[in-house]
Amino acid sequence: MRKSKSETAETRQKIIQVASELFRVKGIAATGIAEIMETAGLTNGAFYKHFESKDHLVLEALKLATEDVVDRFQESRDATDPESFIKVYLSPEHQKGLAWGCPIVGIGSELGRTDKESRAMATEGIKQLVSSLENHIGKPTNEKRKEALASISMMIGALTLSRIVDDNELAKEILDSAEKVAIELTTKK
Amino acid sequence: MRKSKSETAETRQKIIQVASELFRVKGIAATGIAEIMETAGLTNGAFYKHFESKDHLVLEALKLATEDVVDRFQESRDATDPESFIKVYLSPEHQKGLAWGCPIVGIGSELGRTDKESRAMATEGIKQLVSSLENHIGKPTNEKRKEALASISMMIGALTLSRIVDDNELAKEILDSAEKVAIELTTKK
DNA sequence: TGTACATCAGTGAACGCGCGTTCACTGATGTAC
DNA sequence: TGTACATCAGTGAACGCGCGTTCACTGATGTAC
Repeated sequence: MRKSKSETAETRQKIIQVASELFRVKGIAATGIAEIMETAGLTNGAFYKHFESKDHLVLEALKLATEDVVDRFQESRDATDPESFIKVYLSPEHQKGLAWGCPIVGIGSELGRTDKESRAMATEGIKQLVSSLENHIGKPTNEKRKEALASISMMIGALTLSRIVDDNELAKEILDSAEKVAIELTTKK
Repeated sequence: MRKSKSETAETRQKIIQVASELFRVKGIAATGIAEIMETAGLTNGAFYKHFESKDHLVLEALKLATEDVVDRFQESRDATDPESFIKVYLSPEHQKGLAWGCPIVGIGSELGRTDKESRAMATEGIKQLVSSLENHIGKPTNEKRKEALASISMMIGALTLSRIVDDNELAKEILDSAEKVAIELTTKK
């Protein structure tokens, strides 16, 4: 049942893709290898032909998820202000879109407990987001960074809260408030 | 080996206390009943003399953790502005204080996946924090709520990020930026 | 280009382990007289 | 107040289960001649 090299590479990517979604939806600890492999259309034994351990997959899945989010941000790079990114990040679609959404929110508190490499990966993603947003703020340089950091904190916190709260009216209010303040913070002269 | 009523009540509280700390430090899924009971100085079998299931304990532990945080906030109720609470929430002590800290940050992404009662509990805690902060903002009423929601989102996001990031310099920058902006947002005329 | 053999992706059962939960048992506490 | 019995908090072993991981095996792919 050996597969061709390209098929093997595709399978590996498929596993990473499936894992990155399941981890974001269910959490890392709550997602088993067997479930990942079944969702990818394989049996559990094949897993170790592609990865050394679950931790190694976690790193790859996190890498993919981070790229997802950074790419999504880069799409709005042409805009003269970061308004469009803020709106997409704080949209009702992102509130519901656990599978494709920001891993810092989906995996959130588990991230601080992953191994060194995974945390380094997450840190790198955060730094990219910050400097990317920083470059879009049209203000004196010494204020830019503080406002970029505060805005990103607010966006991540608001999305986290909107997913916890069981009152959808409140969830909307949280997202709207964060959107308003984040836009003011990053676009005003 | 039967214990007196007061001893039984104490034991129950001890289990809840231990669980609320372990859940915040290690996460809910990653904390086992046996570990909780051992930390509380008991063997695992006694657990079900106090709680119907792990889920029931999760609810009680969350309730205690929420009260912790709300109480901590109430302490600064006498202040004319919410500056002191913001500073405590975004302090390096809270960054490191997983065990006694805000459960929304410690348990964060797991909270959205707990049962109905636990989410209702978390929602109630969030609402209390918001309205408490709201009442401290000295501004026209129609702006208060938005700014309270945005500030709390920012504080939660900043603390979450500061715990993920493996670069302590960056962690400090995030906390400082959020502190500055949150104070401006809630205290300026 | 065709044949013979080595490689290895995938299968599916099994491994040890720790999980949440149950259970028979113990013995001090609480209750009834 | 003292005695006899029921209650039940706590013990520690065991339950079934699903976890991450390993393994013997299969058979198509890749490689060497």
